[in-house]
Amino acid sequence: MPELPEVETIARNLHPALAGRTVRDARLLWRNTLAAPSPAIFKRQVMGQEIRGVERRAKFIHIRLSSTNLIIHLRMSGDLLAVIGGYEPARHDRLILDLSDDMTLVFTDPRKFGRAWLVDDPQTFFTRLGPEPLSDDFTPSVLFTALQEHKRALKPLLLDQAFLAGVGNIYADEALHLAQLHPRMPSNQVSESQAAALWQAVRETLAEGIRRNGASIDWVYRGGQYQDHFRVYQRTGQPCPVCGTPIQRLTVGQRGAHICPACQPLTG
DNA sequence: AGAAATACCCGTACGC
DNA sequence: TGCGTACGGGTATTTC
Repeated sequence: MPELPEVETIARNLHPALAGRTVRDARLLWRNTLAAPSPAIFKRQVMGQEIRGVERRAKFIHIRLSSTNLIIHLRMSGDLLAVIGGYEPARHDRLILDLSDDMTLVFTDPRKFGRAWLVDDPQTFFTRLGPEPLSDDFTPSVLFTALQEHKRALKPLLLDQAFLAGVGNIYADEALHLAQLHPRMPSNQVSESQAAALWQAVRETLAEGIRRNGASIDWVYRGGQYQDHFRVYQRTGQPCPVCGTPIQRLTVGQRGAHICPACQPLTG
């Protein structure tokens, strides 16, 4: 599932494979994948462009071309493949870029949730996003202040990309358990020390996800191992790794949430 | 205005 | 066995 750790890993791995190559052809195989211009405009705008670099912002993969920017969001089931030496399109392929020196970049996505954009100005595209949780300017006091400015339940707020960029459902559950906070706790009731614990937990959880090359759920597997180390996510009924109490599944903000009822009581 | 609900997708796992 | 249905992921859009 494409939360920040997998996107981080994919962008990191793609950069050396793609940087310096030129786009020879662009095939859009499912119209809705491209959220911005028409397929014809898209093809015209990327043909002949050189890939200058592959970067990440929030959960978006940013492919910097010589005079435009291809931005890709994998959503849940999307994947990016860099294939050497000829490629035959497969069932779920959505976008294929034929590159120089026999390299093919494939955006494949069984559930058709993934999206791609072609934008002139990545800064403008990314303006609505909140801070990067792993950056130096995201501090405990920044988080505490931001939490005070809302009175939403903690978990939907963590998932709001305008509040904090890059945390998805798995990492929200894992971080809240690590910080011993209830997903329904109103954000403005979080104390300064609890905010510091949450800050630490979000960063630790994402760092572990990156270290383990991301998490996979359902049948979608991209090589990551973090799914073997979940504390609460999709572990309903299994013992809490801290205290042994059975993990419970709740619905918070229309989403599944997994908690230890002993470690994460809802107080006040 | 801010927050909550809904729409978008489909492979899988269930119940009957 | 086959059919119908619920589920889940993240975000843009709509509604409250």
